[in-house]
Amino acid sequence: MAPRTVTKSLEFEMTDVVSDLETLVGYNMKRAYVAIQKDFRAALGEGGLSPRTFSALSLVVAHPNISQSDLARMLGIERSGLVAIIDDLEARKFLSRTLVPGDRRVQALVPTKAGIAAYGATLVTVQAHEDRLLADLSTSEKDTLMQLLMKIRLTDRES
Amino acid sequence: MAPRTVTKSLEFEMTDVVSDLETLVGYNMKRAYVAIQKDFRAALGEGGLSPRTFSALSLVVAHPNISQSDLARMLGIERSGLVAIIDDLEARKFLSRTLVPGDRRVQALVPTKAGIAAYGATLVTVQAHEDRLLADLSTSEKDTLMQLLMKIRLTDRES
DNA sequence: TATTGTTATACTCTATAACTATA
DNA sequence: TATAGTTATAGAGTATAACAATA
Repeated sequence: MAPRTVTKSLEFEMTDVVSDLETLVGYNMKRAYVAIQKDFRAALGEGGLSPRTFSALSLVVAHPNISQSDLARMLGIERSGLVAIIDDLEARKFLSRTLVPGDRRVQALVPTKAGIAAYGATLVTVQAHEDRLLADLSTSEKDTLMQLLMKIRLTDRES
Repeated sequence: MAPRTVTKSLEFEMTDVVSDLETLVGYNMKRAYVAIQKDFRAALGEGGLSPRTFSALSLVVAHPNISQSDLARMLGIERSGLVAIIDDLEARKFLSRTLVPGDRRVQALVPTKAGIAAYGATLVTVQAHEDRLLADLSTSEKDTLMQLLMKIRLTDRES
């Protein structure tokens, strides 16, 4: 058995540079994703919006009257999975399901004033969380990261 | 309601540049992570190792005789969550739980010859999947991405 | 026939708490 | 008291399949 170190920083060195995993984008992406997600939840606190619920609210505010089917497509999830998210936002009175004249299958998602206000405030909190978490990255590093993540994300379309 | 486009590429433009979400690292990280994970599973196929099982095997091969507690620490998950992963790898005969003389609480994880061979072959497949998925990124872009992901990942330590 | 929203259901990943056997 | 491995359990997040209402 390898001896375990005592201090945080030494333990860090021991447990981190450790195998081929370190050279794989997927593994590092997962660890970084988990770190951001965890910090997001901590920043928004108990009772705050989850990342996916925040994302849905963002799109409803940007696209009032969007349908659930279109929203699910934008988020890259199934229609069925969106129901609980919209239930949550409706329970918070951040949006309402509204009947659309002309097609009675659709229920347009309309953000409330409270929803728009809550979204604005939450966005500020989220941006602060990202600024804090990414403080070690320069502005140009952040730009590069975004650009590369988008490039990878787009490959998912070609399936 | 916004009119829906017909072709894939037009739909793409419509559903993608859409809100503040595009400016958030967390959202883009999630989408990129999902894309990589999906491609990883497709590359390894039905019955192939899952990303987390592959990660565990990688560390066991790199650190023969590691304990489950130390492995869980390295992977950033709980001991209890590792049990099913090790059960899976043991069922595949890729490793064995071995009693350690001197401390009968510990069961050292020892990779089998088959496990080492399977790991080597799988690593090649995984690297091919990443090369394919990241073909649009230059070598220096890939290096930058890895470096930035590691920087973000490290912030998770300070909790 | 196709689409929208919905429900039922299941699977993966993860965490917390409690247990046992050791130390 | 503390640690290693384990079990039970629950909670996210996601997907598939089927359904009713509507087009």
